[in-house]
Amino acid sequence: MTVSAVSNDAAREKFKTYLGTKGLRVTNQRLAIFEAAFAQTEHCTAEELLDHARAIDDSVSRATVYRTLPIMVESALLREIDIGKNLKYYLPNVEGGTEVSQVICLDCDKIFEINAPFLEWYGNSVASRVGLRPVSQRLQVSARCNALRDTGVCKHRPA
Amino acid sequence: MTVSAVSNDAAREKFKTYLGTKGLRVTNQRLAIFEAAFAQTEHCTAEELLDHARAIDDSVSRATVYRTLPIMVESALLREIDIGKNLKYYLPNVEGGTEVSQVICLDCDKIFEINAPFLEWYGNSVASRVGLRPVSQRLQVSARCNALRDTGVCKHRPA
DNA sequence: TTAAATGCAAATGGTTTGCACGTTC
DNA sequence: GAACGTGCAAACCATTTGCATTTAA
Repeated sequence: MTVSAVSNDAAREKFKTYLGTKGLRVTNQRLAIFEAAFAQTEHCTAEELLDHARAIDDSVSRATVYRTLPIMVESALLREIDIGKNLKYYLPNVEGGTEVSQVICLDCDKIFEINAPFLEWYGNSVASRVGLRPVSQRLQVSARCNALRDTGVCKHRPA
Repeated sequence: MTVSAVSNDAAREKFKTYLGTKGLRVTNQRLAIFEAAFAQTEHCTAEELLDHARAIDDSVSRATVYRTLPIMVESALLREIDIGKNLKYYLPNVEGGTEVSQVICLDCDKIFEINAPFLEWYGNSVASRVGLRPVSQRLQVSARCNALRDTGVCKHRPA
């Protein structure tokens, strides 16, 4: 608890600094969205962040969420994850965000983050072969739950 | 030319057989969509396939394209590629479709297909660690064009 | 014959945008 | 008080769907 609070403080300062640097303003709405995002432990959607941000400051609108999330992604505070559904997921970007892969459970929609330190190397190696320089890479495995198949129950799936 | 014609013939038979197996009908529209898809050399969208299919049979509708593409994907005739834009790309599935990665040029939107034989192994290794069994995997590198940066021109990008 | 397929147009749903009003420096 | 930010509602846009009609088997 204390640790994450400290870490959030640092991130909040980073956010404010980033806004200042870009000539953007520190508003209550942006701070509420920040708090909502950094209170999450799971990947969450813009809509979920809207709900949580409104619990903090009920003046936050959907539009402002959608306008603020890209800023937080650009500042490397959040990572944006697209798993090929018609929506995007967000999560606090703790470290080495480009060297992570996702395992996506098709049964319960849970997203597991997995270290994949070779990703950066792979991107460089493969992009240079076609005359490009890598900007980002993603590695995602879609999978099904063994427990659900065998026992009919998955601890990640709501009953 | 002859080779690809032969190969398309085989694919077309496979398509018809698949339809028959599933109790689905072989219609002119579905065949036109098949021809359109297998005439492509690049990744293309549903809308582009609609245009090309209409050039073959002008009775093909958008709805039928969107209904037919999933069938062709399920029958492993086409691969569906989602690069995190709000649309999907399709291309004929020649072989080993699950062991391929994409390098996506952010400057010209060209998609390069790259062999990545370790992908299947990686999926198994990582999914089993969280109690899942892999269904599919994707590895994508987004990159920028060196030629465009250095010379202002990219052979893939229309002038 | 009859279940399946089609075209059309309307609906969907996450995201974006135009605009008038607020807020900030 | 000029510029930036905001909420609202409408717009967007790839895709999906309901329904009346057509068609393959």
